[in-house]
Amino acid sequence: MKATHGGRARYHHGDLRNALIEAAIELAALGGPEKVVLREAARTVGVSPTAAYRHFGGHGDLLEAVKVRGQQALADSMAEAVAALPGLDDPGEEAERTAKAIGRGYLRFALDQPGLYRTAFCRTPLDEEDDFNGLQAPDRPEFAAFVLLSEALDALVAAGRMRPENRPGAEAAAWSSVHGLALLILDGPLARLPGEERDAVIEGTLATLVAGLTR
Amino acid sequence: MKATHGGRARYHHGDLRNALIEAAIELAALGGPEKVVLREAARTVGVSPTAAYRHFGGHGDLLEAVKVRGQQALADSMAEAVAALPGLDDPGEEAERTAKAIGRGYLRFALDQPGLYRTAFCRTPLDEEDDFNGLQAPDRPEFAAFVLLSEALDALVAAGRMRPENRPGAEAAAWSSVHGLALLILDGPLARLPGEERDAVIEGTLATLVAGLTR
DNA sequence: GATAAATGTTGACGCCGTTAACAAGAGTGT
DNA sequence: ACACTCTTGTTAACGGCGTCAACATTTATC
Repeated sequence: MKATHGGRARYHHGDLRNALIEAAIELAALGGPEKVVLREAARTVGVSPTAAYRHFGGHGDLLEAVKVRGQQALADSMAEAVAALPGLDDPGEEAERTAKAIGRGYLRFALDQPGLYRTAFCRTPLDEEDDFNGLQAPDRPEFAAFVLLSEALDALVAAGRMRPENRPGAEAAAWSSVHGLALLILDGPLARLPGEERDAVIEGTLATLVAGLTR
Repeated sequence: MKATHGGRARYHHGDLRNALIEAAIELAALGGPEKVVLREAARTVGVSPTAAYRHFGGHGDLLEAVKVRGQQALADSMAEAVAALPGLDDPGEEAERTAKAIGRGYLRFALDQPGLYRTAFCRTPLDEEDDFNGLQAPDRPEFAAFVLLSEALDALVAAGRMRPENRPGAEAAAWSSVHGLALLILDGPLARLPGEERDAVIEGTLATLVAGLTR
């Protein structure tokens, strides 16, 4: 007799798994991955801690679920930034602006939702498992971000702005730049930059990156 | 009567603070910041958990100390990579190679000592304090890395390889690239790259970065 | 409607960080 | 040499965490 729905209390929650994930997401959004505590999520939902074990292997699984959601939200932010872009006549110019827009969408999410962003890239027990059994993690849709980025880089090549021989590994270079910048701003030595300078640094980094890609 | 020194047991340890830090560093090296647990460090040293509170405000302080050591070790790795470089006649070429060497030294440390590297950039209670009182963290020698990088970039300008108007913010762009790459390889989507491809990605990213800086 | 499966609950365990109260050495002045 | 004090250890205890085992309740199935 804990959760209520339509005014009626009920023993079975009905959608406890998602409710716990929602609660955990809220925690992650507020304080990052280390604030995702199973008991607190259960408390929020109004359920006993052990109830979570009917839906998750344990704390690690719950965190993993939040992580995936964070990755999805990140990809959404990037897609949104691209979608908001006007079409251009010059395909080269359009490809470059698209690439930068992706970077901005990425950074916007990281800075707007630092807790979720950190969680999206946090180390998870699952990661280490994969290390041991040598598996790939191929079918994760969570890194849709990666696909978006790849397309943008392909467009750069197609538009003749990027030399095909520089194409391999370009995702890594691009992602590294924005990811590193985001973390340096969130947790690192760039943490206490005034907003104005911060924007300048972001634009500068994106400019350097695109210049390097289109070398 | 716990610690012994020269075969003689003694009540007072003599250098407990450092001993705890050493133990904590070992933990961090093995499993990253979340493995730094005060009680375990005390256990290793052979002392009661609460003894640590004579030397640290608490767990956060201990972690902070490990973090600083990690940052110093990182800077050392970079400096070492630079020192190992042969002098060249062409100052432009030398400046570029120095920049890349710094990047390689950075990445080498990150990949050789993932636990310490993560700890060097982990979020610490101290960070949030700073957020609140708006203080800068100016006099930290830990980011000697930053100084090294700045000098390398200045050299690029001095040698005429980098346009002065691109100099501001260049540290951010450079650091972001290598930092992001390190984390993507350690925890992110580049985690399970075969060693060979990994090296290629690293070289490619450094090439893109330098190309962007010397645009 | 009985029986099984799914989904909750309570209680307990060990580990963590942390605090309070106490004890043992080390240092110092007479 | 001795008493006093400060420093640096100790034990005992608290609450919070993740987790497991055992039990209870609701829902699904024949």
